[in-house]
Amino acid sequence: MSIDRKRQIIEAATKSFSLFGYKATTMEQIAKLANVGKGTIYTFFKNKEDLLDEIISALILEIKKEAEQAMNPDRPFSENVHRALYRILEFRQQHQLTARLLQEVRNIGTPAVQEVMKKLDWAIIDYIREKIDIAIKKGEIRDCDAEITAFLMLKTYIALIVDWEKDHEPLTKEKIAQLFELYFLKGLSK
Amino acid sequence: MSIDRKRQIIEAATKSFSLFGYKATTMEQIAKLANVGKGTIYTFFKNKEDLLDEIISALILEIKKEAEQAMNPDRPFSENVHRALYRILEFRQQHQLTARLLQEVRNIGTPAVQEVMKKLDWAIIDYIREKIDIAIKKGEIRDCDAEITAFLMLKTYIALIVDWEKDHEPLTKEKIAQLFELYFLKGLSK
DNA sequence: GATTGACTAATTTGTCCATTTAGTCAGTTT
DNA sequence: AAACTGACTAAATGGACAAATTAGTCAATC
Repeated sequence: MSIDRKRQIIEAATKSFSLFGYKATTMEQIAKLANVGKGTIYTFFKNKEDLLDEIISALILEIKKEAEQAMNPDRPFSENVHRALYRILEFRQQHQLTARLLQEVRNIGTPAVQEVMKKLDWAIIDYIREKIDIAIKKGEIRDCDAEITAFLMLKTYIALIVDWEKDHEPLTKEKIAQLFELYFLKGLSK
Repeated sequence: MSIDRKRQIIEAATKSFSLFGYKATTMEQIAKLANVGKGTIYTFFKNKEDLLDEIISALILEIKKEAEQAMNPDRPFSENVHRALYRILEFRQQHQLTARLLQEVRNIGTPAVQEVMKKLDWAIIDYIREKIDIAIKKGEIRDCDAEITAFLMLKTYIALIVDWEKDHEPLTKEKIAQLFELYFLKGLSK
């Protein structure tokens, strides 16, 4: 019974955060939506921030699953890392909750949301880092600092997908894959 | 005489913007510092934003000069582009005015300042783009979209110098040069 | 003709007070 | 007694209004 209530609360909170954002969602609203008393929320979660944190932790697992699905063990590292990163960032922008929270960080800068989105970014970096470590072990790519590489790969993708569009025509998925291949794998040297 | 007054105003404004930021600087303050009447400022500049814009335009020239000095025509492209970008970002962070304005964008997000810092970034990208175009013509590097490459190079440097430090030990200048060489020039492929 | 600073309209800041809200806890339900 | 609740409180937020500040103008002055 109590497990179910926790799920009800998480679902209600996710829905409300997705629709109105973190700041504009009140604990009473969540309680009403979840058909529980406000106090009940606090038996499962330390506070509002903790509730958001648990939701994001679950989302991180979901994102990893998405990325895993996008990859194909028969294809080379370069292709898989592109597919994984592209799928992750696509998910991040299309998923209602993350899209809303990204917007909230841009427009209001709610500290709790900023923190949790940073956690999400580092989870992505850590996930890519694992893939890079495997590729290095398998001899698919040069030896390099896997964490910095993963960090730069994410930054590069965000730059190409999000930042470039602010001043230019968006780049196609193929173009991005091609650019990524050129800079990260082949290098500019002749 | 009037040329001199314009210089006085620019110097006063630069000093005040550097010390207090754009928003916290009043036109009256600038006039007092420059020993002119407030109205005189408006004979040289359309408005406060235009005054900041002229200062940044001059700064862009200064930054290009800095970059030019950091480079050595006898050395290869890879080394020069690193030297140029490193010097530019070092300048951007150490120069009183740019450091203050970058802080103002982060903390307050003053629109006029945001705009002008974006202009600065694109001037840097355009400068690097020219260097890349030359390197391509000379056959020093592969053919590639020079603008996107310059854009990604700046993003990469900012990521390594500014963003990485937020969660990790800062990277040394040598390490950054080495990472840049690895990712942009050599590529990860074996 | 160049320069000025008092002036104005508009924005920003400060100060209330009313409302809202996160989190608690005494009491109710199961 | 264990789980649950919603009235309650202290703190934060928001709105309304006045006071202060400021960007930009322009008639008077140099």
